[in-house]
Amino acid sequence: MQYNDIKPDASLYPILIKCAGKACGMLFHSHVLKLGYVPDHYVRNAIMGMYAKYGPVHLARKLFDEMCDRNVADWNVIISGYWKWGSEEEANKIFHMMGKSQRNVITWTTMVTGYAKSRNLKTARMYFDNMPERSVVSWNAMLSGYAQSGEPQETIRLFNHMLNSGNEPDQTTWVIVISSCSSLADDDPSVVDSILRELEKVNFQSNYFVKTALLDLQAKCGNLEAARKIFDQLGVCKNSVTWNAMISAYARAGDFSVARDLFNKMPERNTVSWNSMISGYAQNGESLMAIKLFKEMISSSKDSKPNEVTMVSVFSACGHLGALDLGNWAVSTLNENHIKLSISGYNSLIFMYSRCGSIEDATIIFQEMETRDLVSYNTLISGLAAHGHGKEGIKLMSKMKEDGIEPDRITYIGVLTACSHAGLLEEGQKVFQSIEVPDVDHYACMIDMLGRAGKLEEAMKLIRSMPMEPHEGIYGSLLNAACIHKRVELGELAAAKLFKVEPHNSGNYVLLSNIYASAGRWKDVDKVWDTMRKQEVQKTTAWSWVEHKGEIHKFVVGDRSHERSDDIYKLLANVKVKLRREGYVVDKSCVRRDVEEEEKEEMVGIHSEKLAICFALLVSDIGSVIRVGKNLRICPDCHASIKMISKLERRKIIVRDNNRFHCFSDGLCSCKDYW
DNA sequence: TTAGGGTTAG
Repeated sequence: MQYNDIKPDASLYPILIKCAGKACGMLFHSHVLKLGYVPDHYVRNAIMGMYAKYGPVHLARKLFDEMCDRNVADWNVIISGYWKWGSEEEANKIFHMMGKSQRNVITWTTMVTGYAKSRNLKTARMYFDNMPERSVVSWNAMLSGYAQSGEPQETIRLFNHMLNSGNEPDQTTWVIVISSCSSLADDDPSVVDSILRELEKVNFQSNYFVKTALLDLQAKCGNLEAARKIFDQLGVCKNSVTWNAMISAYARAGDFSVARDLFNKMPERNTVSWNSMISGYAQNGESLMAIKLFKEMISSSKDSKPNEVTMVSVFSACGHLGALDLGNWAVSTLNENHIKLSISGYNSLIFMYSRCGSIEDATIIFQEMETRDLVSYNTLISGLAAHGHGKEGIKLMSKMKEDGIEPDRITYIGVLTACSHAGLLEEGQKVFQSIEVPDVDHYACMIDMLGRAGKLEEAMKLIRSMPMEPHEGIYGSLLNAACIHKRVELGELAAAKLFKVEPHNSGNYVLLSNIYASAGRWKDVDKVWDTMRKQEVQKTTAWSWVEHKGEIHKFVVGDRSHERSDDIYKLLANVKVKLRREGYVVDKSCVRRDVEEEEKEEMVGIHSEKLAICFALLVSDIGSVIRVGKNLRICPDCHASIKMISKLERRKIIVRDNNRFHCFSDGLCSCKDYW
């Protein structure tokens, strides 16, 4: 017998077509046409399924239209095909062409899945509720719809309904439910407990999907050990998702040595692995490490391309550093990699630009966005606040209301801060009165605002009228105000409260000591420093930095490790001579009152920010803008703002450090007594 | 024969 004489049985083709890809599927189609197998129900359905899955869907429809004896599977395949190729209208038409009695549970589930995947949850739920009968797949389709649309509460509610109506969840159900619980772990730990109890009740064989979801849930509830136990028990049955879940758990918790170890060991890293590490660094204040790893990712990893999630972490890190050159470089990397941004991506850009001192660029990004959310408004309002643009902050809040977005507590904190920094007391008070239920942070903003304006009695009155217990933010603002306005008794009151709640915060001791120093009460200054020593309060080792040509140069107090250290110290000496000649009074340091400035610096070392500024002066060209420091605030003493910088025509440097923001031109700060 | 499936990064 010749090979050509063998005629495969028609029943083979549905299996062959199902297993084949598109190209082979089309070849089998031509076979069955030649062999005359098309009238066979199963063969026909398989070919239709192939075109519905791989396209073009109109060929599936052609076969469908040519049928004169369609069964329910044929209808279901064509509906599913239309959903797959995004034709909701056609899917809907076919569904309604079917007779009511023709539809089965699969037909209904296909409609539920289609609507759920296109995020039309209302319609999905309508179909789900109208189903004559439901299978576990129908429940999963609806549950997954809620979960994927970020509605974990609704997912859990439906899941409880599922259990109460006597339906048995399968492994898929558990994966959906457990992962929804993970996103509720912070807000509602009781839900997590009840779901875990429910899972224990059923004698259930979990597969590795369920186990990975459980691992993630335990990690997000803060049970790293429990998560690690699941990870270890999975042995070789781990995939990259399991590894990533474990790495991100350690990275989120700031345990970088273990996270990095797993990251290095994992068999195959992907974009999520890199993102887990980078976002872990970025969220735990390790901005430089985040950027370093990002550079490694783009230079070494061919398979793991950065995506929007990567960029959100990188922009955030650049923002926290205030490193505009790095930020601009990150934006160019974004463009080179053709990464499209969603609203949250744009929001992170607004954050980055405003934290890097460029509120203009932040505003441009905001204006260019097609759609904005609450976070977009809040980020720009906070940026405007930090830059002292009070009126613009208030205006933007009005605009968001016009756009149908209601302000939340963060919006009000932003606007109140904006008013406070811009000295808009009256406007700020109006905003405060408009808040329905102000919380303790809103009160803190008001205390700050009144305090800066010198209305300390009013501030005290407001504290006494508060419906809740004042927290450290309230007394911190009061202490700050007492320091600005040299009010010893109020400073003592605020400091006493703060020493109780945060006895190891060195900043409070320093402020109180400064208040005493400004009143010439040197004995009290010494007392404060004694208390600090007795309480073993460590002054936080601050470091300052300068971003120059994409490199970060770090300095700590008395630093002599920098390669240009000699030049820096020489320049510092020259600046001081220059300042003295111009009659500036130097340093208000309270270390000791009976020694000269040079001696004090000998004792404690030159402040890190002075070293950073001198380095910036050394390397900057005329007209360049160099950014130094870590916190973007308006200098409380000189109220320097970005606007002043644009007025300076010669060498311009913006300096941010120790919560201050100073403008320098040829070595002179607009805040006279800085040096 | 036809439906889903699903875990990790912001």
